[in-house]
Amino acid sequence: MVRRTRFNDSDCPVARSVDAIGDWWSLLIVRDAFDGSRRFGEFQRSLGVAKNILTARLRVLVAGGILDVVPAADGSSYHEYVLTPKGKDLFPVIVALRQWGEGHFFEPDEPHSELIDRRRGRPLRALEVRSADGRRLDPDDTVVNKVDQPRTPAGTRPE
Amino acid sequence: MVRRTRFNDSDCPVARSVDAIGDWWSLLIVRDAFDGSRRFGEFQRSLGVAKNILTARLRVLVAGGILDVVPAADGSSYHEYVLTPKGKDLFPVIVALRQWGEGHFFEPDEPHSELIDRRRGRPLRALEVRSADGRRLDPDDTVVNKVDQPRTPAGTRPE
DNA sequence: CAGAATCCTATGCGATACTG
DNA sequence: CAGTATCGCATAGGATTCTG
Repeated sequence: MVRRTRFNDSDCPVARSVDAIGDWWSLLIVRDAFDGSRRFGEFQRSLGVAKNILTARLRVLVAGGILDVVPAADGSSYHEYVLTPKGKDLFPVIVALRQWGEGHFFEPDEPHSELIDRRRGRPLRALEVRSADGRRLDPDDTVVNKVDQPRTPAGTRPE
Repeated sequence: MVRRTRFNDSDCPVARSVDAIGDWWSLLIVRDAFDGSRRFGEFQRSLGVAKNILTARLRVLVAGGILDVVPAADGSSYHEYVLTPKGKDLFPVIVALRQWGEGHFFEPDEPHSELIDRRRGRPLRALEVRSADGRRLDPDDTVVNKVDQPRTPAGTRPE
């Protein structure tokens, strides 16, 4: 009955995001879109995914407002797929995944595709989680307010 | 032959990250770990996932060095699952997904679980992608160097 | 409570062939 | 080249039962 594992109804934004993206293919399609891919064939060759899967994923991404379909720039009768503003807002997600991967799955000298600052040609700064007033935050410096407990009653959990 | 869709051999850090995480359940387990869950039952109730799936995912996360198994703090004979440093490095990924979800899948007044700065009790600052020298970067301000083209030959692609 | 062990079904996804 | 249409298998993952 459930089309796939669905998290949509959760009150957690992470769950809804995950649900909206759909699957890993979709995320890699978005990555490719950030990397400049626009055409069906570009995605297909880059990902090596079956064409029917790609078709389905593109459709879902478009329906989800992450990609937009525009007429091909070369005048052909085909489409191009471009990121919507909502899609572009996934930039930090992709960058975060990229940096995590760079840090943990490549040898120091192992070559890998690299996201660079176009202007200076240099790699990006590592993402930093910060408080509203600008302090760097580690995971332990944060807490999650569940929705059923709108605020911590005063004094955190009786640890 | 392929156990699941695998992206492991890619030279793209995003693909390797995605592959290492495994699936959405795993990511939500990590989210819960950041939120303070440690016990099997906590994850299970929070996620509503089948126990065999949870068992399998926990195992993979431990094998992948994202979670660690430690003896239960309450002296029982069970385990607790805690984030390794590598797991904690996923913090920006979770935060990025959270913020994307907050921005696009909730009405302005719709309640949702919220990650807050423990010290001030306030929501976090939005993640910002920055260059090495600190400039804010939009997607269009960046380029990806594929590994087969170690550097852009001088003058970007003939656009 | 924390798992392990089975069983079963829906479906993700790859492969291939067809169309315009 | 950019899809659409079919087929088929592997498996993710849900439900249930059993154990220390």
